[in-house]
Amino acid sequence: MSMNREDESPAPGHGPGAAFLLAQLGAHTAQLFAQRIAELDLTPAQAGLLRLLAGTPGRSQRELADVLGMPPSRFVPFADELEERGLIERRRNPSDRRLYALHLTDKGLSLFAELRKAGAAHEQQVCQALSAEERQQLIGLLSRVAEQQQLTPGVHPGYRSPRTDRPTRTR
Amino acid sequence: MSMNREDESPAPGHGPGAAFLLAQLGAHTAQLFAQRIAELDLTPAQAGLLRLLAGTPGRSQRELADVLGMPPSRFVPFADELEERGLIERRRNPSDRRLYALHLTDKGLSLFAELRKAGAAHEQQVCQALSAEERQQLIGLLSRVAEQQQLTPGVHPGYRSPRTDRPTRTR
DNA sequence: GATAATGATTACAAATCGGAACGATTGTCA
DNA sequence: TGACAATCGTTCCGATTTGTAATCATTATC
Repeated sequence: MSMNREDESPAPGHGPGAAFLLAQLGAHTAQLFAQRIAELDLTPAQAGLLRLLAGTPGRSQRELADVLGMPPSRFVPFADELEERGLIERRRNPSDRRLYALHLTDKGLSLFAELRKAGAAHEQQVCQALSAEERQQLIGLLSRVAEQQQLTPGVHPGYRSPRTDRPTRTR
Repeated sequence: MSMNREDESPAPGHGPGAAFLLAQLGAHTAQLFAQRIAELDLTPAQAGLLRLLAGTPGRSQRELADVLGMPPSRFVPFADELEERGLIERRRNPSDRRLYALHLTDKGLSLFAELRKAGAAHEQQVCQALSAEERQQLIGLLSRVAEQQQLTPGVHPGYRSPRTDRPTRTR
């Protein structure tokens, strides 16, 4: 199914409910982030993989595809592009030659550093309206909701497919 | 199912930033809502249209497609299905016979009532972790962020990257 | 009254999706 | 040991979804 645009309805009160605001702001936030990292020639999905590898290197493709929520058949070309760009590396696992161990290259690591800067700027852009304490307050509330909803920290279920623009093999 | 993917990076601190939490919870919230209204045989986009028509009847297709963020060419079959199901109605505009005026049928209106119930239950499901005051507090913070970000109340941008963020890949 | 502009629609090509099949490797178990 | 099942990465493929462009009718412009 394709999840798209409009969402929930207002709460019993008059204004929009928290659920709607969350969906609305979530989409907006993701969109801003996508635009920002487009300057680094990265899609949110690609950024996610870099971040995963920066945190836990050496994971298998199957594992990563699982976390990212994409079928292995789609993960392959997805990783291919990043490998061609010299950002990640496929290393054979000596103990089990079936699986690859994915790692960031030096180039990938330095791009990840850029990514963190972009993330910090993004955070600030989104939270402009709030003071430092209010931002912490918001983070606290959101964290509790996220925990109660059993969301894995650092991973989120997908929005819609980004512009995974393939090198467009026109011949 | 839809696609999953990582997003933004953590804030300067250690835990996740507000931006990431917003994106994560936004996606999760939208997903829950989609599941819930699937029982009514509705997608989020369809629910959005019903809600738009309930609030402001008689809008033209072009206008609605614009708000929903889809090209007119996709809006046509989209509206077709809802019309075939007897939920909406295309009425000719006497003053300008180029455009249609879309309205909810009685059946559409009663389904919209169900939709509101689902929305209320959804709100409660999402906010389980919070007390009544905390929920209000959260709504207050989110509303301020939404306003500062100039988000149109009651409408949220689709989960799709805008045309302008295309990562101008080498050809 | 000719021409441009607009709304709804159709046509169409390109991109994307995920499932199924495949070879290579490893685990199981008798 | 030897058969057989399971797993990982990959390719293949059809089905779906996407947006752009052309089309038709109507209305605005001047």
